[in-house]
Amino acid sequence: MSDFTNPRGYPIGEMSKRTGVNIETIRYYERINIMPKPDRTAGGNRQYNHDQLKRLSFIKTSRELGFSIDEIRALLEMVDREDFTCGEVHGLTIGHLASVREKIKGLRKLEKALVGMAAECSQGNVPDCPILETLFQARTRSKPALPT
Amino acid sequence: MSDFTNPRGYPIGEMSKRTGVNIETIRYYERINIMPKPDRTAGGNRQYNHDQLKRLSFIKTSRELGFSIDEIRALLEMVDREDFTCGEVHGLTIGHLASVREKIKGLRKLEKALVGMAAECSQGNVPDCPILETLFQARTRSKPALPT
DNA sequence: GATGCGGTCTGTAGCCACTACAGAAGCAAG
DNA sequence: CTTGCTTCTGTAGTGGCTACAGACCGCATC
Repeated sequence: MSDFTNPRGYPIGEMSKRTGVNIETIRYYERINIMPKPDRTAGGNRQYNHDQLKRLSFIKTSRELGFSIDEIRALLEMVDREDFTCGEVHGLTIGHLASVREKIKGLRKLEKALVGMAAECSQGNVPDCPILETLFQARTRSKPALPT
Repeated sequence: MSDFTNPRGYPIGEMSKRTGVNIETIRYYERINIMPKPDRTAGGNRQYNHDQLKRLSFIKTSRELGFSIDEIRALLEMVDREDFTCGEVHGLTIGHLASVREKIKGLRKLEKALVGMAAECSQGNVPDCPILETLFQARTRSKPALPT
């Protein structure tokens, strides 16, 4: 196992190990054009350089932060054209933050509803369950049974 | 527009209006066997009965509570076989609650990270952005840049 | 009974962001 | 030269829908 601290190029597996991005996913990123087509060895295997490693890290970190591929594409385009401003990037981040907060809010409501349902349940072994009764509540005339 | 309070059967559009489930989705539920094949009119249009309306409401409510189709299938199978116990249902609910709480936890971490990044950003119009710097942080030797 | 119009039909393909193969070929060590 | 791991391309599948196309149904009106 060689060292790769100062390599001419990284094979795809090394990229995967270093970034934690699945090999198939790296190729997928190339297909959808957020990773560039790398050099190839004589035999046709991909060889990445350090910039590409950094780019992949960027994508991975952004994905972990929940940015969509399209948001990442937008960020990368700004970077690539070198004509972004910090304000633009901030805006994209704040927008994403808002959507994360929305998701949290929604999940909290779910949590509450589930807790409420579970609390009413005796957990007994009789086939008579308030949870199912709640779920079966007819939502006639399009009144939602749950707060949305 | 007729009343449908006491109908022989509901056409699919009426089911959709009453439950808030998209028509295409209702047909999809039939295809994946969580809704039964309903009666048909002479001409071949679907006609649902009241039980089926209740079942669809059940599915809709459960989906809104974040249950996966497979979890719903499990619930419905218990109901259909009439051999469930309240304890089983409770267990399924608690399991789902745990996964909702996991998701909330994860999103909170994201939220914090995003807030931290955004706070360091001057929002200026210079192309020199601490957010991008954070995202570009190389994650060499598979140390994750973010807590997982 | 013809017409019109909205509802419904089937079947297929697309969405997101991957993931999972199959079957062939590259590459490095011994 | 062989062995055994890595990588290659291409295609199909995942979940949970959604979006068509192009045809047919059903009901009201004239």
